[in-house]
Amino acid sequence: MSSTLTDRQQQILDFIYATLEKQGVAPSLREIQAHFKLASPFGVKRHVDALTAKGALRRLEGKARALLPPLPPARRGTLTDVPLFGTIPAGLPTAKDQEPERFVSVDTTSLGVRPGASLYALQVRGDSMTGASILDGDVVFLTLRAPRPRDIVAALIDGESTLKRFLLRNGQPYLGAENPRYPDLLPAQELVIQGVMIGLLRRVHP
Amino acid sequence: MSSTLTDRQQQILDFIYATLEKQGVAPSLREIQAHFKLASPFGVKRHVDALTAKGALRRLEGKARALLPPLPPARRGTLTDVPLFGTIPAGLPTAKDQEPERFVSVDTTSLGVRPGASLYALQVRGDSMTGASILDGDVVFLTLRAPRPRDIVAALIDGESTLKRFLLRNGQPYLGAENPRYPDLLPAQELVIQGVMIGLLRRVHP
DNA sequence: ACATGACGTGTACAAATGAACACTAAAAAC
DNA sequence: GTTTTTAGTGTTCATTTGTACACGTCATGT
Repeated sequence: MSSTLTDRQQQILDFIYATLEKQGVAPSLREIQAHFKLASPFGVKRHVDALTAKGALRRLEGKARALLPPLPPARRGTLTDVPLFGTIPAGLPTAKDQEPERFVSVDTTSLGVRPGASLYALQVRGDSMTGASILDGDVVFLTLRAPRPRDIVAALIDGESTLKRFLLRNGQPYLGAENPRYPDLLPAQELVIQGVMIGLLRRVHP
Repeated sequence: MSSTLTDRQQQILDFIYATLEKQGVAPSLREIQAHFKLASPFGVKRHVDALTAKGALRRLEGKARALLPPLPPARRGTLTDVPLFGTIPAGLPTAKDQEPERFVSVDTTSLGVRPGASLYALQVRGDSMTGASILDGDVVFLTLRAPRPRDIVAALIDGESTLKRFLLRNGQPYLGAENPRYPDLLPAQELVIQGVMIGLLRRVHP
């Protein structure tokens, strides 16, 4: 099945992936031909045929630029660019006047959310949630839905969004920190819940 | 710039993304035409033109199937499928699998590694690393390189891989747990370091 | 020497695909 | 009511793109 690729086949495979990466679309056979300064498209076709025969490439026959990685795309996730906000001064984070610092790309299925879900990310500052194993510098993913008890939520407090745990006591919702050095028991009715945490991404020192 | 899309334009945009998702290649104008049971490809072209004019779609003109999301691909990351090997006992050793259970898709740039790096993932079981804010159920990403002091590493102990912190004392490497209830001070020379932790992905209850 | 396979050339053809024009119809905006 | 926008039809043309065949070169192994 997947025998070894020849040098030329590897070069062509690399070029296909490089083009896919760079411009988002696979190259046509003639574009490959031009890149390798060949005089005929037929040689390219034979290489591409060899690559598909060896399982190094997948192809939708007859269709233009239909060169794909051999993994069926159903197994891959959906890469979405999640806007990362440092702090959210006011309003809902989806408002257009908020400029995200940058974007974090994550796979939605790995996070367990459907691709269409409204997602955003916050970078954690401080140590108020170390009790929940959320460290300074971690990136937390949040979505907009109603909080359930014991959810970790981002709430707007004094113009800054802070991570708290959403709790119920005698039917009254309140927010609690996960660090004993921080005050507890904030009445949740007066606060704007900006999102519910659904995931976390930590990047250890590179 | 990005004015509102009409219903029809939204339908066509959805179909383009659905096709991209499903078969990995964008549809041709005539495939869109066939899906919406139109009689002419020209109507489709005008919709696509409108979408690009409104910034909802990007296009490489003249090229076949060159419909892309409006974000330039340079800003997007590289989605790689990281093999997830069963569970890693962070604490008491349990059973270990050879075959990867499944794959986790992550963006390598978000993790701060180059796309070619050899990556694998393990799911944490147990609570021996709660001191490092690594919880039961977390997915840790590891790469193959020499460990530096204070790196968190996966080590092979009694045929099981376990998460420990790599430390130096008097020039002697040893491994320590991050939970006082677990034993410390394992001589690292006799152990095989299987990988160095470079990231963590946590998925909170959906 | 001979066969075999990887690699390339030149030309030709056909299918896939994008682009264009003139015209019509319905809904929305004015 | 009139104009504008949106949506669609039928047809035609040019370009892009995939596929095919016949032939040549070179290295490699038997």
